[in-house]
Amino acid sequence: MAKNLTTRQEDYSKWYNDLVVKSGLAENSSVRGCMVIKPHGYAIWEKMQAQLDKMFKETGHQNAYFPLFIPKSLFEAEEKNAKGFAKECAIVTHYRLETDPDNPKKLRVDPKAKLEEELIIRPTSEAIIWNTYKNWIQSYRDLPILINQWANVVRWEMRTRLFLRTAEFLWQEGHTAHQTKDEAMQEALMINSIYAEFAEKYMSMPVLQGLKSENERFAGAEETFCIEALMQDGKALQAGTSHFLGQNFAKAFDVKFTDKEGKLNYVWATSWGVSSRLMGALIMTHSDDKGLVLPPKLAPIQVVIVPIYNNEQELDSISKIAEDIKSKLIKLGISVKYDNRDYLRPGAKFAQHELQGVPIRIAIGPKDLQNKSAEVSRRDLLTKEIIDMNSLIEHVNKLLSDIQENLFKKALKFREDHMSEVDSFDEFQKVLKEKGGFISAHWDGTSETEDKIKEKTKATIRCIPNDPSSSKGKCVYSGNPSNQRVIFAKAY
RNA sequence: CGGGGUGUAGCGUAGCCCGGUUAUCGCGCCGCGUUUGGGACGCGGAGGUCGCAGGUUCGAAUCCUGCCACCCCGACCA
Repeated sequence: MAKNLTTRQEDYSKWYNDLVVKSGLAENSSVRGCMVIKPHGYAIWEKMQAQLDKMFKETGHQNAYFPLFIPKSLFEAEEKNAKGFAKECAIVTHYRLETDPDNPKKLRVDPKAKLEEELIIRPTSEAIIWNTYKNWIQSYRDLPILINQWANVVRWEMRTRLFLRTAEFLWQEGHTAHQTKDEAMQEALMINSIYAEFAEKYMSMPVLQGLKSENERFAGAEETFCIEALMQDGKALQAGTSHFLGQNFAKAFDVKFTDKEGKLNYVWATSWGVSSRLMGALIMTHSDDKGLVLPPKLAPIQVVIVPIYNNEQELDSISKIAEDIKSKLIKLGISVKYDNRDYLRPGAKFAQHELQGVPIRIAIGPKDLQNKSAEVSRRDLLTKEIIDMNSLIEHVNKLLSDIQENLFKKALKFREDHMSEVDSFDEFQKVLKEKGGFISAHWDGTSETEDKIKEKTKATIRCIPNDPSSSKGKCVYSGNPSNQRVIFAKAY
């Protein structure tokens, strides 16, 4: 529905929701605020996971797993972090049910089974992990610790939205410990660039990289680096964050190490994460009126072959060719489905594969049998061409990378068309209202100004780009001196 | 928690104002047959606590009261 994206927000919400459900990615669960990720959606998530996991491991990280429950006393140890998450926690208070004396068919919470100390279901794992690292770290020889975990977390949001904000979601969270401030800072920056590379090369989604303002910073962090993407409705989406935690958690959990000189120091830390929200980002970056558009690198099925036939003999001949194409493509590492379901006509299959975002469709019919050809259609442009059977494999292989690249270019152009530099608050409000997207403007660096702008326009600072070339100027709101332009937008 | 809206088959809906045969239609589903180059057609079939509980009435999807659920907009949201 790309053409209708500037219409009312609720229409876009509905379009998004319908698309997620109809394309078979996910649906709302009967459990409050929770989502069921269906096989098609999960298959995409698995591809994302596999690639990210590979990138983490290539940079020296290892996977581990920590508990779902965090005792309240640990949770509250790092004060800012605890305060930041306090309003959205699910809490376990009891450990047993019993038959309800008033209604034998029902169960009730056994009041005798109250926990002495409540358990918080992790909204993020810094607390439990730093409480563990404390026992793992004594010497500089124990550092760095570079660990990632794939997990679910729970954040009790008031309003939820498939993939973008659900009460429970899937993510990876990295938690690292370092000897020096510089090393930790480098880690946080490196991870942020891994996120950016993943977004751009695999999701074909351009992102802005930068720092968060104090208002938007992770609770408990000294600095938060982020990648920010722009959705087709002109709203920004935070796609990943990487935090330099300073020594905050080390101090809160008393994690010290002895350095080479025999001196005791607090450890420096980072944490970083991306979540199943990336699925939402993927959907809202590329999809159109006909359904999902998936970049080939993340599409569970990259090529679908559809036979068109008038009788059994024709089907047999086509199937032979299709199976041959399929095995040749699979040898190249391409995932292929031969869709020979006999209860759907070709048109219905075409529509279905378009809805599900399969990047390339090959149709083979009687004409192709005769001409030794196939009809190849690409999902991103919805164009078709007849390809000679001899060059088909090569063509398809190349087309996949073309599509991957084209999706990125298209999304990048959209972002560039929706990046506005403004120098007055009137202009700021006008652009935000009429065009949306990212707004590059001078800001005086204060929380007060950011709050005021948010109050008046609902736009927030999405990131402070690392752009040494940016000139000094005057704050678009207060008129006070500003060192550089920052990026504002309305955000999800 | 405020403002608005909606609850009728798996999905989307008509009927409700003005009470009255067996609750409408489309999609989807099942069976048989014919079909197959962009969402097929014919015939047959299955599927309903009309959100729940009371009340009014000879009679309630329809009127009244209470409750519940969901959606959207806010508040909230690293």
